Amino acid sequence: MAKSSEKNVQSVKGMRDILPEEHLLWEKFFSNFRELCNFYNFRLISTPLVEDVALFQKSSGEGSDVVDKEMYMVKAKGSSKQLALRPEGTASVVRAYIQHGMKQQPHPVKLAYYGPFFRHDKPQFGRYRQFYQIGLETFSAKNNPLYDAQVILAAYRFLESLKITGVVIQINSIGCKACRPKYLKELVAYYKKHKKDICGDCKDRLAKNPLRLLDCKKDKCKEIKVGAPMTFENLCTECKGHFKSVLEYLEELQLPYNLNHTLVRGLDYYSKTVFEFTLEPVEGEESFEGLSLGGGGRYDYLVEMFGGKHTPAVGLALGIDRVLEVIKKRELNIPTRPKDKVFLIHIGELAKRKSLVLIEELRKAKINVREALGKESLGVQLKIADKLGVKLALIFGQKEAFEESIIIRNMATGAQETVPIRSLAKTIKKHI
RNA sequence: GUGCCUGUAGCUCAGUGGUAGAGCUCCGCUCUGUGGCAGCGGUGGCGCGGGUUCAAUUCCCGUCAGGCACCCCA
Repeated sequence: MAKSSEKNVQSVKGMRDILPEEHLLWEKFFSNFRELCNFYNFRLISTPLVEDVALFQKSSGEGSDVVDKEMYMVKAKGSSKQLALRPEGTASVVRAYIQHGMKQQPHPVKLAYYGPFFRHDKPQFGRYRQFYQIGLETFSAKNNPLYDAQVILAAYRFLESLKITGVVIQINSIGCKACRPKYLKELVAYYKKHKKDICGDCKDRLAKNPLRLLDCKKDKCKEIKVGAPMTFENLCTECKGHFKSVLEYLEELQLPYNLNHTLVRGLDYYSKTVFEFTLEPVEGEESFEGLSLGGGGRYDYLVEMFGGKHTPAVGLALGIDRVLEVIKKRELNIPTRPKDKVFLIHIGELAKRKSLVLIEELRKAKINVREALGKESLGVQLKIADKLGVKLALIFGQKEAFEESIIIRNMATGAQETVPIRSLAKTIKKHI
């Protein structure tokens, strides 16, 4: 379609079309995901794209950009309720867990989801305003570190199934209700001493979200960071034990992790374990540095925050768009449309009229037939058949239509045989 | 949200202050019952809006979209 003849005929910023060729890759992605869910016993759940805005404000917390600045708001007709396009999945899954009384189900309750999410961010590589995630969540009676390891394992295996190599699990613990406030106090106190030396952004972070201070990439802030109190040293005994145990599981599973003391997460509801999936730089490859394929962590307080019974949980999300970008850039076994094997060529009105019925007959025999019924010339149709790379061309002309026969042509050798239409399906199957 | 760069055909890209071309693709013909090759022809475009100018695709401004960095995150 011409771009200029009409105004505004384009997708809006940060949102794109997924074209047929790319859909093959998405299909593969989803089939691997379903297989994974099946194997690790995560059951699929779908929640609405639109939720009460309070859901996200409460869970993700004020001070997070995702909720404060990037949420798409939706006007609800005839109601004062503020709605939002979901910016992430965990809050909705927790809401559904409570709403449908899943606490009555045998635990752990393991749920999986996929679908689009919305954040009004500035688009960049692997960053869209409508983006797609898959997610895994595990609700359990106790905050067993085994489940932390298991969601990480599942996600890692999933990336492995897509042939993505060099995945490293960045992992940290940010403590619990008991130890985090104390740690934050120390952190803030430390940074206050250096306030005049840190960047403007960090001054903001100091007030709003001190954990993120550890994330700053500015050189002068990095220097200061070296002396900052680290999360790990300030964990309470329980958190320390939990974290140690998670790491032991990862080692047992031989998963490559990197103890990253500065890893913190953008959403407020996390406690204890937090992690992200990143890629090791590869020689000769455009770096995916800083690109997180996914992340997650433990959120032991979220269920009770929404009025449910205290239920520890751990979960993660992977960015589908990002994973697929990596696959495309690395040119990893990108699926192509399976080659069609049979092409029907018609000549003349009678044959054309009978063609649709003939194709239906073959469909019943599970034979996929392609055609170009809009064309008339035999030569052109053969050319198309050739371009499609089919194995057999069926030539159906005036004479054949009248005699209820058809010519089967082997496209590679040019050998032809005439068979009665009655036995066509059988003969085709012999050839392919 | 901030800064820098980019925008010519479906795709990859030339080019110019006097309204544009190539390769590939697509469609047709040579070839109306036999494809791969080749030849010929055709469709189709200066992102949008405004300004400067006799004249703007070209210069300027705005806008939209894309890319990169920051920010943030998946």
